Amino acid sequence: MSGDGTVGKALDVLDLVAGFGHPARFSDLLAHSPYPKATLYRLLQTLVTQRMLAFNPDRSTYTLGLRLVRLAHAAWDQSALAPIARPHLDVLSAEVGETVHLAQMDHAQVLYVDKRNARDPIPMYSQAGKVGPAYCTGVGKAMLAYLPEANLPGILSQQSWHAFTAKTITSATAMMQELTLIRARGFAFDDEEHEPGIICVAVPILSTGGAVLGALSVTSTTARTNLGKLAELAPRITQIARTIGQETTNWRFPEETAHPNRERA
Amino acid sequence: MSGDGTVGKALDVLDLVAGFGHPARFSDLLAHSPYPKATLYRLLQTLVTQRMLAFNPDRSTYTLGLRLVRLAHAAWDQSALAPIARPHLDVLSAEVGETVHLAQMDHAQVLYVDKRNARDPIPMYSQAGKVGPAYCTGVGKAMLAYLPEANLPGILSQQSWHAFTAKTITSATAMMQELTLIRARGFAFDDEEHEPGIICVAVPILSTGGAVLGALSVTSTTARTNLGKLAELAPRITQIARTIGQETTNWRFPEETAHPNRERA
DNA sequence: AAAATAAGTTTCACATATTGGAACCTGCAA
DNA sequence: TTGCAGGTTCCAATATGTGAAACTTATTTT
Repeated sequence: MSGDGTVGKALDVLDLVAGFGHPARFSDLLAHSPYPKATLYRLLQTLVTQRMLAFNPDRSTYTLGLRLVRLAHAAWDQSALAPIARPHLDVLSAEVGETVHLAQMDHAQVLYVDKRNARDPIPMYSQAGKVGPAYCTGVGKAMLAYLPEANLPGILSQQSWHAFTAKTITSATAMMQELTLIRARGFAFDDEEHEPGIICVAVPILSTGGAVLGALSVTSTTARTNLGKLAELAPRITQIARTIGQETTNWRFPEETAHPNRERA
Repeated sequence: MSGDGTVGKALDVLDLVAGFGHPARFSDLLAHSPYPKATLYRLLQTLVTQRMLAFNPDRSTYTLGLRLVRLAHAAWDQSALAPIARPHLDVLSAEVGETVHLAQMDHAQVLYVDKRNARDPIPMYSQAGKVGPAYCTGVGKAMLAYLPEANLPGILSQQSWHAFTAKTITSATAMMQELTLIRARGFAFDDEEHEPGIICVAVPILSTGGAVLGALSVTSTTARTNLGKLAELAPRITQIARTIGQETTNWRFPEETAHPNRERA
């Protein structure tokens, strides 16, 4: 598959372990891996000594390792968008009192990188970090609409176009029309296209150069509101998204000199 | 070094990029990497195609990739301790109104996996994920005290014993005494051993079998309180830690059958 | 504008790490 | 004892990775 040399294979194994929602045994992994027993065994060993995986000798199971958590912390922290956007998410969340999502494109999918929930703010790890489809979510469509046209065919061809609901857009051509509409309007809706009863408004977050950095959305239910009312929030959301976009663009590393790299033990 | 074949080198490079707090150029990385130009170049390319790193062609810089964020989500989510402990951290945080830390041992260091801050609860990624020394933090000492004796010499020999403050414990022998004291008392203090003015109480989180799962601490400042007052919190913290330990132990995977692995696109 | 320098990329003969079939250990059940 | 499944190790064949050096851009300097 994606196998780019040994590293690619090792990372595949990492994904495999991550895919199980629980500690996995060697034989579980073997059954779901394309690699022969000895090869998988060695890959696992390597990952364990690298502390990307942890091996529990009592139960002889593999789980994801703490080095991953450390790397991930760094990943989130130095992604330009998420840390900058956070205070703005707080503001928006407080103002609208509805679920707020921050997402980025990952491959051809949507990756939720942060989230706010009205009543009790849910710490991000729990809910963010998940991936979702691009073609039937508000944030996905908002980003697609502002992507360079050259990239679109490639990305659209990777969508699964599964009809989650009767309103799901299920073809690239229909999507192209929708995207034109979104560009004209400046924001995107999700009109129960992914889950029945769930609707949202989403706006893209653009760099000052116009590049898509991510998307911001406010989600609610048809029981509580409707698209018309959500649309009224769009100017405010757009304003916040523009601020985030500008701050992120400006946060362009003013040529550090010192090397703040971790010292080796 | 840690170099376990190609995978080890690739992960070293990943750490290197993570070590910079900002997007890094090829030459920056080259200057701080033990690998020759061509080798580093290829490793970077591999990591980029694997989406563990992202390359920005405009500025020709490398940053950590989104695949890492996804993996990290899974890592945190299926680590037995952190998700189970979260609601308890919320409770403790609300009760004591001080900073609360949840930590685990990583190698011979302390990894903070979750955190609560009194005023505005800070979502974990931002502040947690950091590593700290074991020998001069409350959580570190609490865990050391309950580790199997056989593991102790190895771990203690890896401590740097840097005297952050005048009160820092700076030798393995002194630490052994301190650990005996901690076991007798059932909880650990950090008496300004890491940062002046910062004090904390910490208790270990143990499985019902007695294995160290992590540690829980409440941190404050000498300006606001003192060790005596912090000690009064110990019974409550211990109680919560015991609950977390029990729940974590009980949450022992009841032999799943189906394979809930992510489908490949 | 030309020359000099630096930054990034590719090449290729060579060394090494990876491969995976098969043999080999366990522990456990019949 | 035998059988068997999960797990671990071997080792020759070979695919992969290596890195000095050559080569292309960019970016200065003269």
